[in-house]
Amino acid sequence: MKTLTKAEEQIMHILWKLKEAVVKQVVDEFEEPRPAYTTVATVLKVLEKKGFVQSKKVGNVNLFYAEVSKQEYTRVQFGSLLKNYFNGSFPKMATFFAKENNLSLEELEEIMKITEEEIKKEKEEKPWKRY
Amino acid sequence: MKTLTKAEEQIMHILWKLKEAVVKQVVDEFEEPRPAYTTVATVLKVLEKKGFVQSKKVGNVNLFYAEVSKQEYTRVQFGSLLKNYFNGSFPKMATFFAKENNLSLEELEEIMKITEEEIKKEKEEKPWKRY
DNA sequence: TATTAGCTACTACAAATATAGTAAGTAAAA
DNA sequence: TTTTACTTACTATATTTGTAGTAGCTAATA
Repeated sequence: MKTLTKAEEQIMHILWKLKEAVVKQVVDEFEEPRPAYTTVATVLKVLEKKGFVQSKKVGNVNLFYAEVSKQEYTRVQFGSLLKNYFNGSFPKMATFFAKENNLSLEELEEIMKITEEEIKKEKEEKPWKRY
Repeated sequence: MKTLTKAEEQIMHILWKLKEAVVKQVVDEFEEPRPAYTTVATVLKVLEKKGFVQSKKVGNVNLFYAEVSKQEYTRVQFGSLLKNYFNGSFPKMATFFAKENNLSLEELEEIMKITEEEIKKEKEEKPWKRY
């Protein structure tokens, strides 16, 4: 999968959030100063060519929606960060996080408890899946 | 801090690994097909202008070394991934990792034990620091 | 010492990215 | 029904990125 440029990524985040949107809606999600309508339209076109979004004509407008899910793209990003900066080791990443935030072992365990909760929660929602 | 482009990042990884290097050494770290010597030299110049590397003249050659540490840059990258893809929540990230790798809770705990080991190891090396 | 190998500085240029304008169509509002 | 508001398709342009050539210097070597 190709990777997103800055401008493209911003727009993908908006699309992921809105699920589907016409150009104007995307523009409106930007903070001032907003990019020009046509700028957004152009980037969406590019994203479509790259296969990151799809569009369908609804009346006379194009409705855009993400073709590559946030999940999928997260996987790529996460994977390359893990590989390039932590030797592919999650423990190294967790350690880094702990150091960054100046966490004690106890605090880290606390964080892990929260993680377990998250997983259990997911489990209740999708009990068929193995986490 | 500005962010690195692909080509720049590759070279930074090499510099971080070598600690310091002349252009040729950097070129030699590449797999075939290697980029041209001058390509690497140019990118190093750009990196210098951007403040990511420094160089000192040794004899008639320029010796380059990273000005921004891998640590520092990792912080930026990690931070933005966490923020943009996991709502700034490390537990969410850990959960994602667990799901990605189809880990059970027990396996995740195993990972966390390894993490604790990592931290203890660091602690022995730098006992004055609080993790 | 004439040649060769390696280095730096400077320049060049194609491709990708970021940004937006214009023309022309549709549809709603005044 | 004229005007206004949107929309799309196409085109344009500045900037950044990726890649490398050339000229000229220095040092090793034949």
